[in-house]
Amino acid sequence: MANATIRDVAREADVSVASVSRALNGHSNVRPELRRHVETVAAALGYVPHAGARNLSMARANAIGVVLPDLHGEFFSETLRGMDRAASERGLQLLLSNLHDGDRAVAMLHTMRGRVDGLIIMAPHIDPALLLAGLPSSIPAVLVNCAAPGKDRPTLQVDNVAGARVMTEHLIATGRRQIVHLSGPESNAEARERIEGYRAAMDAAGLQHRIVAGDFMQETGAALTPQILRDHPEMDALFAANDMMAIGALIALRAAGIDVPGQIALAGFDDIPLSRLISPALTTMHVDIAGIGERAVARLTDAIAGAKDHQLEMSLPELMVRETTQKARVSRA
Amino acid sequence: MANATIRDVAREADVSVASVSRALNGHSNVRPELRRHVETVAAALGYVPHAGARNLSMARANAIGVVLPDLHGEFFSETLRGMDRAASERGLQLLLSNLHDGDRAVAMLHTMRGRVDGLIIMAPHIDPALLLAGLPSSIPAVLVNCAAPGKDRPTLQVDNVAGARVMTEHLIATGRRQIVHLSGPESNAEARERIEGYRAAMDAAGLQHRIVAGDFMQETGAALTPQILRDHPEMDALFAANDMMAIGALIALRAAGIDVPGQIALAGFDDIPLSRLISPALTTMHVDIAGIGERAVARLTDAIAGAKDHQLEMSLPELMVRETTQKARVSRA
DNA sequence: ATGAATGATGTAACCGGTTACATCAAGCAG
DNA sequence: CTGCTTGATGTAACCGGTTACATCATTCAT
Repeated sequence: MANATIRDVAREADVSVASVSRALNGHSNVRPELRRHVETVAAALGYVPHAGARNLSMARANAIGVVLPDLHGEFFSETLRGMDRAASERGLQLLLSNLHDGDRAVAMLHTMRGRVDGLIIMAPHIDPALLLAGLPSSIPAVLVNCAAPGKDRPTLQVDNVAGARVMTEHLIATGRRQIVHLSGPESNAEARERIEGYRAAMDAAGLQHRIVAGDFMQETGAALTPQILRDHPEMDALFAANDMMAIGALIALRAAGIDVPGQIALAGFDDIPLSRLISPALTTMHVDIAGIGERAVARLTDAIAGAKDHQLEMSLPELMVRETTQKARVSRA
Repeated sequence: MANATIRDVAREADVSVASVSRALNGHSNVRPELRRHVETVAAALGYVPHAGARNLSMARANAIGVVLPDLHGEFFSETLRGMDRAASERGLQLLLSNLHDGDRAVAMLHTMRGRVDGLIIMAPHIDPALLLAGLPSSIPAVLVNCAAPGKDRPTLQVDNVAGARVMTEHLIATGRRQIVHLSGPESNAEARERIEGYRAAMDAAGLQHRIVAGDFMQETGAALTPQILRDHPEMDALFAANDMMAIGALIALRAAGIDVPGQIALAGFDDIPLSRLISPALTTMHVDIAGIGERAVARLTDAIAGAKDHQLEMSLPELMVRETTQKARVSRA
C-alpha cells in the first residue's frame, strides 16, 4: 500500500541504503552491474524517491515561493507564465500563494519557510514594513512592485511615475485638455505612483487634475463611468490606471453612446494581451509582464546562489498608441 | 546567520524540544507560563518552523500539485484561480508545474511525490496510459479533462461532444449551412471530442463536414483564416474549437473586410472572460472554468481523506448566444 | 613480498521537526 | 503514610532521504 522507501529497496537488493542512493543518483563510484541491479529492484518495487525527505537532508527545496495579491485578470497570469518559464528552465517548481490581506501574509511566508529556497513577493498593497518584519533575513527574496524598494533585497519595479507621465503627455499632445484619471486604490503603491505621474504631467502643462478613485477592477471601471460622465461633462479623455478598468470604461462608454476616441479618448496601463484585441484597440503603456516574472526568477536564483546584488531594477513602460487615443475628429457640428 | 531550529529554542529556553513543539503548536498539556516563556524565546530568536521537516515527520505536505499543459491564455489562469480559492480555504498550497511533453511529465510527477498530498492532473494532450503508468497508485490524484476517464481515479470532464453538438445545432438553426470547424490539435482529447460533436450534428442535419486542423492558439486562428476563406468561399459559419482561435479568426475576418455575423457567423468554445468583451461579442459554449478548478480541489481533498468515490463528474457546457451568430442579414443585393 | 593508493561498499550521523513512551512530582483516597 | 492517579516534562525513536567516514579488497610501485 504505502510507497516503497529507499530502505525497502536496499533490503530487497541486499545492499546498503547508501549504495541505493548513489546508484540511483548517478554517482560515479558504483559498479555498473550493481547500479543495474538496484535500478531493476527499484523499478520492480515502484520506488519513487520522497522529494520532501531529500529536500530536508540536502537543505534545498528546488522550489520557489510566489506570493501574489490576486490571481484575477491577465496581469498576474502573465507574470506567472513568465515565472514558470524561467523556473522550469532551472528545474524549479513554483509554490503559489494568493496573498489577500496583510495579516495572513506573514503566516503565509512562514508556511513557506523550509519548502522553498526563496520567495518572490509581489505585494503593492501590503505595508512593506509589516512584510519585511515577518521575513527572516536569512531567506532570499525578491520584491516585485512593492511599496518600498527593499534596501537589502533585490527589487524589481515598473517606473509607474514616468509611465503615467508619458501617457498623460501623449493625451495632451493629441489635443486633450480635460483629462480625468481613474486611479487604482489608494492603498496600492503602484496606483499612487501612477497618480503622481499623471499629476506631474498635468501640472507641467498647467492643466487641472481630476482624479476619481477606482480599484483596478473591470467592473468598477464600468460602474464608475456614468458617474464620471455626470461629474465631468467636459471630459475629453479618460486615463485609467490599468487596462482592466479601461476596458470596463470602454464598455460603459459604448453603452452610453459615446464615441471613442471621437468624443473621448481612452487610455490604460499594463498592455495586457486583451488590450490589443478589443475594438477600438486600447492605447496603453506596455509593461513587459511576463519578462518581469522571468527576471524575478533570475534575480532570485542569483540571490539563492549567494549573490549580494541588491540593486533596484527599474523597467520603463513603453507607450503603445492604438485606436482609443486617435485625434478627436474635427467637430462635425 | 542560518535560521534557528527547534533545538536552538529548546536550549535557549532551557526546556526539551518536545516542550517547544508542544508549546508552539498549542497542545493543551503545557503550563501557560512555560508556553509564554517558549514563545518569548522563539520570537527573540526569530524562530520560524521548518515546514519541510514538519511535513516529513507528519507525512502530510499540506500542498497539492497541479500539472497543467500550458499557462497560456485565460483558460488556465481561470482554472488556477478556482483551484487557488478552494485550496486556500482548506489551508493548502499549490505546487505548480507546467507539463510540456509526455516524457518530462512522468519525471515531473515524481518530483512531486513527497511534497504534495495529491495531484490534480490536467492533460488532454498526454497519452493517459503513459501518465498513469508513471503515477504510483498510492498517491491520490484527480484527472481533469484527460483523454481516458481514469477507471480508478476521480475524474472531471467537460462534455465536449454534447457542447459541440449544441453549438453546431445552434448555427444550423440560425440558418447556416456551410459550417467549417476549426479544430484543435488531433493529439488533444478535448479537440477530438469537439470534432465528434460537430460531426454528429452535421450528419444529423445531412450537411457535409469541413474540418480544418488548428491548435487552440489565437495566432493560428488568425493565420489560418485567409486560407479557410480561400478553400471554402461558400462558408457562412466558422466554428472554432476554442475562444482564443475564434478571436484570432475574428481579427482576420475583420481585416479581410468580412462582416461578422452579416456574412459569416463565428462561434467559439470555453467562454473565457474575454469573449464577452470583444466586439462583436462572441457566441460560445460556457464552461465553468473556475468552478472546475474548485471541484477538482474538493474531489482531491476527499480522495486524500480516504474517499473511494471514483465517479466521473461530467459538466455540461451552456450555449451563450451573443453577437457573432445573430441571423445573417437578408441579402441586400 | 609489502605498503600505499585506489575504488566499491557499508555504517551511522544528520537534516528539523513530531510524538510514543518514560519519568517524575504533586494531589488525593484509604 | 502509602499507593494510585493525574499532569507536565524529558528522552529518544522516527519520518526518508544524503553523505562523511570507516572498512575492505584490489592493484600497483618498490
